[in-house]
Parts: sequence; C-alpha cells; structure tokens
Amino acid sequence: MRPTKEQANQNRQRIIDTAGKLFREKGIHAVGVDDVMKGAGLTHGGFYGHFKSKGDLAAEALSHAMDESLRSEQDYPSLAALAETYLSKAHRDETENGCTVASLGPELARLPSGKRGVIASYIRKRIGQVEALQEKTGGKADRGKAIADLSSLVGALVMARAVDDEALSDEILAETIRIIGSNR
Amino acid sequence: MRPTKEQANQNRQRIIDTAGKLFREKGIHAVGVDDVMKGAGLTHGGFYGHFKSKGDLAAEALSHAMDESLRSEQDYPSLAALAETYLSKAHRDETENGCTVASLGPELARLPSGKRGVIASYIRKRIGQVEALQEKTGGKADRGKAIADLSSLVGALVMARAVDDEALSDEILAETIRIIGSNR
DNA sequence: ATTATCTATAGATCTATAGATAATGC
DNA sequence: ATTATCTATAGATCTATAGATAATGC
Repeated sequence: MRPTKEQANQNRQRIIDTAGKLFREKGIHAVGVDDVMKGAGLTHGGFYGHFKSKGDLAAEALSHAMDESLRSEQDYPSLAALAETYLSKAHRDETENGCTVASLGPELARLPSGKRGVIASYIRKRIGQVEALQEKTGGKADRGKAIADLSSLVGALVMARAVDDEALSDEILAETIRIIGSNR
Repeated sequence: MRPTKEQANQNRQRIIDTAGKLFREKGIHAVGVDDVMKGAGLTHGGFYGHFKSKGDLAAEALSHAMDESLRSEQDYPSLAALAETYLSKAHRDETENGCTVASLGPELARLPSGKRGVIASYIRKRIGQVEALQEKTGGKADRGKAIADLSSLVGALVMARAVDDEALSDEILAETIRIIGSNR
C-alpha cells in the first residue's frame, strides 16, 4: 500500500527523528537500521529507499537532533538559568532528548571527518549562546570564559551520567551549577 | 604449544592492556574480541579461556586503563600544570592512552550498572587530585570548584576531539587552560 | 594428567540488496 | 508508469562453543 508523497516525506522525517532519539539513548553502534525502522513503524527493508546508508542517516539524524535541542530552548535570563536547565536531573536522566555532544561525546569524534562539520557549527552556537548571556547580565562577553563554562556543562553532564552513585552524580550537577552561577 | 603459567598470565595481561587501548581509541562496540586477540598476538578462540565474556573483559580493561592513566602521571606543581597536560594537543590526538572518561564518556553510562563502580571511584580520585593541587597553591581546598574545574577538563577534551575544525579545537584547549590557570 | 592455545564452526545479528506488491500521480 | 513499502535473503561480522593439539607441571 503505497503512501502519498506527503506521507512518504513524513515517514522519512519520522525515521530521522526516531534515529536521533535512539542514537542519543543507546549510541550509534548499538542501534541497528532494523531498530530505527521498527521505532518509526516501518519494516527495515524500506530504509534504503530513504537513505543510501546507515552513516548517511546518522549525519542527518545528528544534525536534526542538534537543531532541535537548540531550537527547543527558551530564552534564558542568565547563564545560571541555562546551567540549571542543562544540569538538571531531568536532562541527566532523559538521554533520548537533550544535548547531542553530551549524549554521544567521543563517538562524534570517530565519525568520518566529512560528516563532522555540523558538530563544530553546533558548538560555535553554544559558545555564542553563553556569550550572549554574559552580556545580558555581567556586561561584556568573554569568549574564553564562555568556552570554559561550556566545557564545564558538557563535562559535568557526561560524568553525572557515567557515575553509578546517585549522591555523587547529584553533587556533580549541583556544585557545577553553583560555581557557574557564582560568576567566578 | 602450551606456554608456561607465567607466560599465560602475561598473555592475559596483554589482552587487558590491548583491550584498554583499542576500546579507548575506537569505542567498545566498534572493537571485536577478534581485534583484541589479534592485537595481543593470539587467536580469538583462546579468549574464552581467559574471560567469561567480552563484557567481563571490558570491566577489567577499563579498570586497568583508569589505574594506568592515574599512576602514570607525575606530581603536578599546580592545577594549571595539570590542565596543560590534560588539555595538551598530545592528549587530544593520542586517543588510545589517556583519560578513560574523556575517551569513552557516554558509553560508560550504558555499561551494566554492576560494572560501573570503578567509574565513580576514578572520578573521586580525580576530584581529590584537583583538591590537593588547590591546597598546594591557593590555600584551602574547595570541593565544588574542584568538581567544576574537573568538568571543564573533561568537557573541553571531549569537544576538542569532536570538532572537525583544528583552529576551534586548539582554541577550546587553550582557552580552557587559560581560564583554569587564572584561578577564577 | 592438566591446561593454554588453536582450528573450525555454530548461531545470532547487522548492513544492504533484489524482487514483488499495490496504491499514487501523471 | 512510477514509486514507497514489504518480504525474503545474501553476505559480512561478531560472540561464543567444541574438540584437537602439544607442551607444561605434578
């Protein structure tokens, strides 16, 4: 039963969206084309009508996921407010949405270099976001400090997720929020 | 040709060591038992005489890798000196050795929870290391700041490796070193 | 006799392709 | 007639096991 052109486009978009969530939750290697298609409510053979390969899907899915996680954010009143959201327990525990760099981290570095341009672009936007918040509250932007603060955010989330001990995990989140908020 | 008991133990240790390097370089999922055994100069069938499963090897290999990367470090004179080494281009570019949390990051969070105790222990030691350096130079230890600085180190290394643009990668390393060194 | 390793292979899984199907869109 | 999807499967790869081999260690 062939769908309309519009339905086919929606199917394609749903494949990208599902892949973005599954890859962030389980890692790219741990998710098969079969899993993605099942998640999108399709059979896995149909995949290759939409994408040339799993790698091509990965590039599109990550790009889409990064756009989404930037787009979905409110305008924060301050850097402290961004840190509170980024390092919330909700963001830590809900791995299928949220920051792609924190969810996939080193796996991004191992992607074929032709498909890694979106990562630099995403990180540049995050740096810009932090700089804009510096101007909003403190005064003038300090790009170096923005980079170091962004590093803290990413590193704290990665560690808080890796750790098996909830008290330590909570402490990593809370203390990093506190230090960033104190405008060191 | 059966090796001596001592040689067999050395073989086992070489399997662990090889796995620690390969896992950090390529990710656990991307490395097969076959690759590890080939790297150790053995045939892959012999693996199961040493380990019950790939997962068991992973736990031992990561524990060993973390011990090694802590043990191999000099005594740093200051936090700034630690940051310079941790965020050196050498550490960024040489992924097979070096910090396991930065090399595997989110993949650690997806390990079965029974095998994640070593991660918390490793991170606690890293926090302690930063606190000791604070006392050595500034005065009294500030655990919250130690956690935030450690987060910066991990996050900056992950981002510097993920990015496709060498200028941006270098900037992330250099600026994070500068901010941590400025003892904000 | 024991055992570390090797050869060979079973069984599962994963990417990708081929051909059939059936409804859309010219 | 075109094409999005489905069924079926080829081919590669990966974990794990079984049985053979040959030197060690009691």
